[in-house]
Amino acid sequence: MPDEMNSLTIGGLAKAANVSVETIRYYQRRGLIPEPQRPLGGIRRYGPSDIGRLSFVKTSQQLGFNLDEVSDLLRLEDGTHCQEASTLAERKLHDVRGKIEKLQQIEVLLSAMVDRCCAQEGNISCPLIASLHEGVGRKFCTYPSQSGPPAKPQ
Amino acid sequence: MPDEMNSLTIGGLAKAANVSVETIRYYQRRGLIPEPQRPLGGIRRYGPSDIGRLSFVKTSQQLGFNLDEVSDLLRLEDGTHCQEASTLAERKLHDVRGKIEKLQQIEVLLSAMVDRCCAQEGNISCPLIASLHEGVGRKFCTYPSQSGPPAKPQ
DNA sequence: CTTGAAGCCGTAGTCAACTACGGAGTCAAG
DNA sequence: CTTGACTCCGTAGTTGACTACGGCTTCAAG
Repeated sequence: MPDEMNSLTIGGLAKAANVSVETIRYYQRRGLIPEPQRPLGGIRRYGPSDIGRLSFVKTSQQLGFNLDEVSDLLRLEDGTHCQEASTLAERKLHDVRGKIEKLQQIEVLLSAMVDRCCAQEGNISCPLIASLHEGVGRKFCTYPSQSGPPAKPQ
Repeated sequence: MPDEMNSLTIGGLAKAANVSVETIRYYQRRGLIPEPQRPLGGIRRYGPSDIGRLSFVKTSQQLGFNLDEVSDLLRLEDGTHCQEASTLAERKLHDVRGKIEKLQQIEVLLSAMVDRCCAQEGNISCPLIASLHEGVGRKFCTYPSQSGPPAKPQ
């Protein structure tokens, strides 16, 4: 399996990975995917591993990691420091579990609201709106269980 | 309950609702909260209902609605549009459940990697790195099980 | 009556993650 | 050898949700 492996131009890679050419270039600039050296001032060629890398990035993103965090995940790939790698992974795991927890609380609230809304069809005042008004904010404020005051978001 | 009801300046309202003054002004510009007419070219006064409105906005945001969607919700506030409100909430609920699912899948992967990493401490080659190299990217690709083409996000 | 904090206002800047643009260079087909 | 699609590159624009700035006015305390 010689050169056939790296047969894609950037456009082909873009199609294969279902992203835009500009996105690929942007990721290269950010160091998220490697820039293959181009032969004789010519055009770069990409292979299946690049598709894999791109979809790794995209999937990680869909899972709520920002590109800096994806960088971290990808830096695990250098393989030199097992200790650091697992530390990073553990931190991510912690983040992920925190996100799941929050989302599950949101899920409970949302589904309760939807249920109540559907329960009384012909009614005039909507209980979903009511809960957005009254309770939910307070309940949410109790989330940051580790820190002190809610510390206005971003 | 006459004027005492509307006794807050914008700064007081900001503190009461735990947002910044600039955020309130921004919301006013976007029509998310009403601008009280100011007496004699003077200073605007706000009341408890404004605090309520602000926390409505903030809560909705935390539930994953963007400001346009919050606008929608606010327009449904009169309570007569229970149907539409719950449709909106249901869509969000669906989103949230999707996110939870994906995060749980990555949680499994990450924790598996961390476990294997810790299992063999003194080793030279890191199994966590190994799994990142080999399988994960491909596994990740199988995630979008419900929809068709991943349809590049935003 | 002065002073200084707070309000008012419009405009501009920030941040993340792209997306678009324009002017080059390259390459395979005809 | 031309043509037209594609690539390369840097820079600038976009979107969402703010945040900051600067110059002005208002108002309550001293």
